[in-house]
Order: sequence, then C-alpha cells, then structure tokens
Amino acid sequence: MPMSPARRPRADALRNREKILAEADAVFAEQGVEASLELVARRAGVAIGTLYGHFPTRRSLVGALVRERNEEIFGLGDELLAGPPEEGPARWIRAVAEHSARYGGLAAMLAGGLDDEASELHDSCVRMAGYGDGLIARAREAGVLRSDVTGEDVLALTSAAAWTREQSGPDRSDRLIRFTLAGFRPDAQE
Amino acid sequence: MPMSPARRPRADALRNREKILAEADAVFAEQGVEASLELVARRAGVAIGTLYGHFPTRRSLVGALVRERNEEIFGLGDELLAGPPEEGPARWIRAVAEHSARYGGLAAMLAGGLDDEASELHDSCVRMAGYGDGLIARAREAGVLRSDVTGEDVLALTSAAAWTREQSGPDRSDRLIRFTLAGFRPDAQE
DNA sequence: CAGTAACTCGAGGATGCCTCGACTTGGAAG
DNA sequence: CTTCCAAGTCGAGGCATCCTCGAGTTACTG
Repeated sequence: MPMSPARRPRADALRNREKILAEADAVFAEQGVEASLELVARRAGVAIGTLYGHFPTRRSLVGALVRERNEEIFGLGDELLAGPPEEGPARWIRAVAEHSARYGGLAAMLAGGLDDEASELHDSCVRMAGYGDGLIARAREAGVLRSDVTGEDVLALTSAAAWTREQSGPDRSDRLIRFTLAGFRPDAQE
Repeated sequence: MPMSPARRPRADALRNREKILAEADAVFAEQGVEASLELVARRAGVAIGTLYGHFPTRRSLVGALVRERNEEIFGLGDELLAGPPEEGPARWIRAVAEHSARYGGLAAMLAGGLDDEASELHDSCVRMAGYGDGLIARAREAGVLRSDVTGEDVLALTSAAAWTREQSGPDRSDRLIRFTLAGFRPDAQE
C-alpha cells in the first residue's frame, strides 16, 4: 500500500471535465441551476454517466462553477477591506448579489448551502460570510453602522437582493439594497 | 345556441375538487409548491387525470388555494387602511410575508405571477399590490415615509421578506423588514 | 327510468434522475 | 514498441414525474 501519491488525472478526463463545466455554465445561465443535466451532457458531447462520474451531484457541479468565479469576488473583498469603511458593505452586497444572480435559483442553493456542512458550496458560503462580517465590523468601528446590525443581517440582505435581482431585475434589487442600507445607518429610526 | 346558463357542477365533482384542494394544501405545506401532483392525487384518492380535469396547471391549483386564504388577508388590509397610517405598511408587509411563506416556493411563484397576465395568480397579485399602494400613500401623506419610496419597493420588500422567511425562518425575515422600513423613513440618510 | 353531458379513470409517451456493469483507452513500466 | 490495467467512458434501464386522451362510468334531467 504505497499511499498513492494522487496521480494526476488522464488527459481525456480533464478535457471532458472542462467541456462539461463550460456547457453547464451556458445552460445554467440560460435556464437556471435546475436545468436538465442530460442536456448539459448532450451539449458537452459526453454520456450522462461521464457527467455523473465527474460531478456526483448537481450541487457539486454548481459548486465547481461557483468556485471558479469566486477568486474574482474575493479579490474585491480584499480591496474593500483596505478601502474606506463606509463604502465597503454597500459595494460588497451589490457585487455578491450580481454574482449570485448569474444562474436562476442560485441564490436559493447558496442560502441552503450555508447550513449544510457536507455541501460542496459550504466553503464558498462561509468565506463569503466572512468578508461580510469583516466589512461590517470595520463600518461599525467607523461609526457608520447601527450597533445592532449583525453579519447575519448582511447575509440575509445579500441573499434577498440576489433573489430579487433574479426575479425582478437589477433596478429593484438595487433599490432594496439602497433602502435597507439606509436603515442600517446609526441615525435610522425604528 | 342557448347560451348555456352554467349548470352547477355535479356533486361528486365538487367533492373531488374539495378533497384535492385539502390534500394539495397539506402536501404543499409539507413539501413546497413543486411537490408531486401525482402524490396529491393519490392522497386525495383520485386519479391523476381527475386532478388535471379540475386544475389544468400547477399554477391554477396553487391559485385556487391562495384565493381561498386571501379573504382573510384582504380583511386585514381594509382594517389597516382604516387604522393609524404609520403602522399600516409594517403590519401589512409582515402579514403578507407570513402568508406567502406557507408553502415553500410560493414567493417565487407569486413574484412571477404578477407579470404574467394570463396566470391564475395575477388577480390576487394585483389586488395585493393595490393594498400596498394604498397603505404607503397614506403613510406618505402622514409624513412617515420618504417621498421616493414606491409601491414597487414595498412589493419587492414583501416578496424578499417572504422568501427570506422560507429560507431562514421568521426571525431573520422580521429583522430584514425592520431595517428596511427604517430605511423607508423620511429622515433616513443615503 | 332512459339518455346524455359531465365526470373519472389510468395506460402510455415523453422527459429527467441516477446507477451500474460492460467496454475502451491513456499512459506507465518493461 | 508492446503489454496491461486502472482510470475513464458509455448508455441501457429502473424509477419518478409530467401531462394527454380515449374509453368507460355516473349523477342529474326530463
């Protein structure tokens, strides 16, 4: 038992994996995360069993796609953490909402993924939540945030805004964000 | 062509209709509006074709259920329109969110139904939106609402709150409502 | 009680999910 | 260059669900 040194995957397997990811991105963007996986396989020119070989569940496929795009948004998170504290939360929430509305139904899947430890989405969700926490902590210290606003509140707003964007478009989503952020300010009345 | 005087339906048909509605309510409450219609039919002791005879689409079935419960909430709407203007919007939004979270996925279906003229849900949605409009108009006159808050904003908040309630429970939904309403106040800062 | 419109039934075609055993092949070792 | 086998691919098939439609049944009318 030579403690297998994790041989790298075969070239054709890698090719198929990439093709599946590319087609899944296109199909999910068109039809939402509940689109037919058989269609994805067909478009990728691969048998359905091959798709399941690479991605045993729908979540794992979505998870792989999301992880790919996450670097970008985590980059923004770092930037905002270094910038002016009063701008951070707003820009972060808008960016995440836009990102999460790329596929219909993604907001719901992500919201579910935060609770589910075993999910392929869990890590991404936790890291996402971490940035939100960091940004509001800074904003609070700078005195531009009510003291009773929690990370969970920011997360709830983010998901809700993403969902609203899916349902009714960016304009209404942005207005919801704007008003709610106004309600987050320290001078806001009940 | 005697312009048929709309004979009243057969007794067994009426019985079946009621049984289907009752079981659909139970099943949707347990599993959400995307639950299997064959299960509903099975539980109602009726063949699948009979269910489709009464309700040609899922929307029409959900629409019938929603309409049944709407009288209640429209009653509240009338009450709030007669009460103090500053309380109306908050209580209305909370009530509608609670109502819409009865079945998982209902918020999304209702949000979609507002745009779709032909939908069985359209009337209910429009009437619902009407109450929202009336309540915010009164609140604005009473000077407890920013002048740039529209009926669409209230509707967006209502749907978002209903969805948040489905996803994360009543507490987080209520907090979202509370903060956003604070942002709706005339003294709220950008 | 006969006639018929209204209703009910459920088989069946279409699609999607996911599994599994048989087959094929990339690439390491000789 | 061959051999070999783990890694990868394939797709039929079992199961669930959707929805339709033609044949059969039944509640009501006169």
